[in-house]
Amino acid sequence: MTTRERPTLEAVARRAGVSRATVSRVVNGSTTVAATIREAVNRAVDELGYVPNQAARSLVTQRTDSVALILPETANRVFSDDLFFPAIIRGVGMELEAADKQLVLMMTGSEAGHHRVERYAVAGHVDGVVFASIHGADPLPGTLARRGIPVICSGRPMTAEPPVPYVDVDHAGGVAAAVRHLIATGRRRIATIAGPQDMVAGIERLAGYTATLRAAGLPELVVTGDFTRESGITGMRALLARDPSLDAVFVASDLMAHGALMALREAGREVPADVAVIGFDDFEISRYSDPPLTTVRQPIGEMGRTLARQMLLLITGDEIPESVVLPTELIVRDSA
Amino acid sequence: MTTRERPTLEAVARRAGVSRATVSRVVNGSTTVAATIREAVNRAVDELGYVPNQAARSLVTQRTDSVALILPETANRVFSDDLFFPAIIRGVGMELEAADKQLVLMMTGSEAGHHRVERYAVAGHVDGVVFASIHGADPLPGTLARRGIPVICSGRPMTAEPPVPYVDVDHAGGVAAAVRHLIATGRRRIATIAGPQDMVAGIERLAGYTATLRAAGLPELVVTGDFTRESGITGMRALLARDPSLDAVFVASDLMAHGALMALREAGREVPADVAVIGFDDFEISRYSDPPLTTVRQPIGEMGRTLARQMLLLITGDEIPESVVLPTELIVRDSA
DNA sequence: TTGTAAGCGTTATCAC
DNA sequence: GTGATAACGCTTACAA
Repeated sequence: MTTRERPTLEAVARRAGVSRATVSRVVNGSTTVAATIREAVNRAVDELGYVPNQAARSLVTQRTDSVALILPETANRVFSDDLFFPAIIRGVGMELEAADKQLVLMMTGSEAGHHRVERYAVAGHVDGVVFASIHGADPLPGTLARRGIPVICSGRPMTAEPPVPYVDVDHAGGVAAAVRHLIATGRRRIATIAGPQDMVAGIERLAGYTATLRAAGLPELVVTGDFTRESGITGMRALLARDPSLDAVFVASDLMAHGALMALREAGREVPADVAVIGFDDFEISRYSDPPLTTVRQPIGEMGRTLARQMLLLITGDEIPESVVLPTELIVRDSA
Repeated sequence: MTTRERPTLEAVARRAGVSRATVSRVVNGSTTVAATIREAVNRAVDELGYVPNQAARSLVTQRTDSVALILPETANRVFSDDLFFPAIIRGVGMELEAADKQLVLMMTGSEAGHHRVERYAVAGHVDGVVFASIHGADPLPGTLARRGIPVICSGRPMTAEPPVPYVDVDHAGGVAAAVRHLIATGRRRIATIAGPQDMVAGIERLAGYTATLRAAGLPELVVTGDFTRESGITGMRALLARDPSLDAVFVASDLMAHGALMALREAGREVPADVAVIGFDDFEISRYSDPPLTTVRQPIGEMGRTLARQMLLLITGDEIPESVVLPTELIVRDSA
């Protein structure tokens, strides 16, 4: 159980009959090494099972080849029943893996968590920090950026000082497409269950709803949820109480949309005959709801991959645009 | 964007007018430092914004204070629509966080992925490795353990050489409770949709089904799925074709159970009147299926926390039992 | 092309 | 109690 003695560069060098520097060159793929020597070194490496000590390497190179992904643990969305964060993790992870970088996952939320992340990043444990979601006006991204640490956010940060690059999806465009679809299919009393108003995703989806409805001269009807199924249920009940004659509802997340579907059934309304429902996310599960959910697809995996790609550019010192916005798409199924 | 010059121990020492050794003592909470000096050092630390360099520290302490969690990326369960891995991640993450350790997430699957994990661990980048799931007779846990690296597995490994400690749930017990519940409520033609037979979870749940049914002298009817909803749909269709008179089905995962529910509705069978259905997992979503799903709850979050706890013990050199088995519990809702 | 040697920023072992 | 000083294992000028 005790850590077995591990061979060092020195040991490999002795065995191969060369200097440490030469071994280092071979291990790091330098081309300026004679073929015969390279072979001898590689043989010694294999025989000894040598693997470079990462700490020693980092100490001199100032790089760790790993990237932190920060999840706001407080968010209801995290791991409850929501596949947003898992999909982000997967996307970021795959792209980093392709670049041979490691993913360090950190959850924050508490004040203490914030400090841990800051210390961790400043201690040089990672080459950069990716924020999977920003709550309110979180100062952490800015703090780290000011410290000279590469930072990128998923979703436009609500703080501007200093500006931190971000990747986001076209919330407003997707919502507009959804609401226009409802209008085009004859709906006139279109309500919405909005997302939390301390997150850009919640804010922008509501803004898209409001703008499109105003442009069409139709009345607005808004309740707010927190992206959970439970809040979709209560939100839908509230809407029905406020306006029993509503004939459509745009729901700012698929999970809330499923809640809305349940509340509508409970109230004896047919979907889509009496009330049309459109969600936002396009999770796998929405293909299987009853009825299958019409929804705005956002490319979450692609978002994760893009986040990672931008981070890699940042690390290598390349310039990147302050924002990348990915398209959304209306997926029409049976609920609207 | 360039990394700002970071203060070192040396700088703090100069500012506080003491030696590096003393600063190190203060930073590491040694008690053998005079109060006045400690204060002076702490002031200097704050003023300079000093944070210890992790690489330098690891180099000498041989510890990294981080732990790797390995996900088998090939598994259909990972991030598809399944909340098993997210729940494990969350459990492990929270417990490690409480111990001030970091979680490094790695996905494997490909041959290359295996090598990456091995190199990474051997390079001393982490203090230990937690496997979130084992596929078939994966040699990696044993390989790492032989290298002297602390290893623990979620689910009993199918290889025994060398024995690697694990945490698992009582699959057989949970399944037995489920099947006995079906028998007690008058079901006699009880089928099963089993999980993949290259994973211990799949194997043991099937074994539990078989054993209980044999003990009761009832016939067996088995098809195999891969834990996905889609395989639950096709599995249920196959069962119905094989024995149209079946009156119950135990399904080895909630996701497959939802698929089964859909296939049953499609076939015009009422649940539970015509066919009783019991799942395994107790995901949040199963409370909301139609009808709400009777299922065997396995404490996934607790499993993640236990994995982390055992790993922490391993790292500190404590003895741990070769296995910890957590209880499962039958949750009766409306589907059976 | 290869070797020598100087760090990288800590911690830990000694004396004092 | 505090301070020198020697590791820790590697990369990288600079020499040869």
